[in-house]
Amino acid sequence: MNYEEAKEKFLQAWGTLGSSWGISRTMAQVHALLLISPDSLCTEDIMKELQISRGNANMNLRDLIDWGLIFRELKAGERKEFFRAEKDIWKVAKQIIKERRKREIEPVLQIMEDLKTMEIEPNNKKHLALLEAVNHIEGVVEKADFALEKAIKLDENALVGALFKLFK
Amino acid sequence: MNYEEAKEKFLQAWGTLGSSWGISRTMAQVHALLLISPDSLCTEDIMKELQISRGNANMNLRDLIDWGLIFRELKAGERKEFFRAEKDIWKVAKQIIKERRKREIEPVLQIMEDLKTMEIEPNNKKHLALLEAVNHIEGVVEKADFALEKAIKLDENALVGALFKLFK
DNA sequence: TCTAACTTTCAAAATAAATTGAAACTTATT
DNA sequence: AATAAGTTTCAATTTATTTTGAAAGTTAGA
Repeated sequence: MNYEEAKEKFLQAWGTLGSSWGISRTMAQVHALLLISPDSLCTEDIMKELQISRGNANMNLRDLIDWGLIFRELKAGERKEFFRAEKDIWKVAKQIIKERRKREIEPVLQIMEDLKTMEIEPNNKKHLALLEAVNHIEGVVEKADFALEKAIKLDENALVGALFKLFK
Repeated sequence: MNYEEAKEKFLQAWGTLGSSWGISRTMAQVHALLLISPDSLCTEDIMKELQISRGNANMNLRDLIDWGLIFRELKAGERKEFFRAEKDIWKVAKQIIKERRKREIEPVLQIMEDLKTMEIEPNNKKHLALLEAVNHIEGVVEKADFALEKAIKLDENALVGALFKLFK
C-alpha cells in the first residue's frame, strides 16, 4: 500500500467512525486530514484535498474549532488563516468528553430533576414506573458524570496506570 | 406537571439524547417507552403510543433486540409478541459499550493494523506523520479498549467503589 | 478611502435517512 | 388444508441533513 492509498483509507475510516458518533462524515474527514498533516493547512488546501466547497469547508472548520479539536494559526507574511489539529489523541478524547458532558449530560440531569416534580398517584403502577426510571437514571448519570469529570483531569499515563492497578 | 406531560417530556428527552449518539429518534423513543412501562407492550401498543407505522415499529423493535436492549416476551394464551426493556440503566450502558466495542473499536484496530504496512519514504514528512498518527491512535484505542473490557465485567457498585477510591 | 484577499452566510439543491403501508410471508389453530 | 392472527419486507414517499456556490461581509494594506 502506498502513501496515497493509505491516506485515502485513513480519511475514509475516520469519516465512518465519525458518522456512528453523530459527527458528519465531512467534519470527521477534515479533522482526519489535519491529524495527518505535518504542517497547518488553509481552507483552500482542505477544499482541494477533500473535494468540497468553500462554504462546507468553512463551516466544518468552524465547528471543529468550537469543539476545541483544531486551532487557527497565523503564518508570518500570510493573510489567510491556517488550521492545525491537536495531534495527541488522548487530549482529543478528553476534549470530546468535556464537550459532550456539557452538551448532553447537563441537560439530561436538568430534565430528570424537573421530571421528579411530577404529581403521582401513589398506587398507579405507570406513575411509579416513570418516577422510578427517572430517579434511577439520574443516579447512574450522576455517578458516570463524576467519574468522567475526574478522569479527564488525569493525564493518560496516570489514568491508564490507575486503571491497570484497578483491573489487574 | 401531570403524568402525561412528564411521560411526553421523558420520551422527548430520550429521543434527543439518542439522536446525538447516532441512534434514530424513534428507536430511542421506543426504548424510552418500554423503559417506563411496568408491563411489556405489543407492537400495536407502541404504534398507538408513538403514532408510528407498523413497519417502523417492527424495524426499531428488531434493532433494539439486536442491540440487546429489549427482549421478546410470550404471554400465556396470547399469540402476539410482547416486548420488555432491561430497566437497569447500568446494564443498559454496559450492553451499549459491549456492542459498540464490537462494532467500532475492532474495525478501527483492524484498519490501523493494516495501515501500518504502508510503504514509507523515511524522510518524507507526510509519510512519517501518517504513520505516527496511525501508531499513536492504535496505542490509545488499545488502552481504552482494555479499560472498557474490564469495566464492563464489574458490577455497578464494584466499579463506582473502585473509581471512587481512585479519584478520592 | 479604496481595493483585493479572504471569510462567512444562507437560500436553494442534492443527498441521505427514516417512515409508510400494503403485500408477502409465517405460524398457530380449527 | 384453510383460515386468521401476527410479523416482516421493501419500493415509494416523506423528512432531515448536508452541501453548494454566489453574494454579502470583513479586514489588511496601498
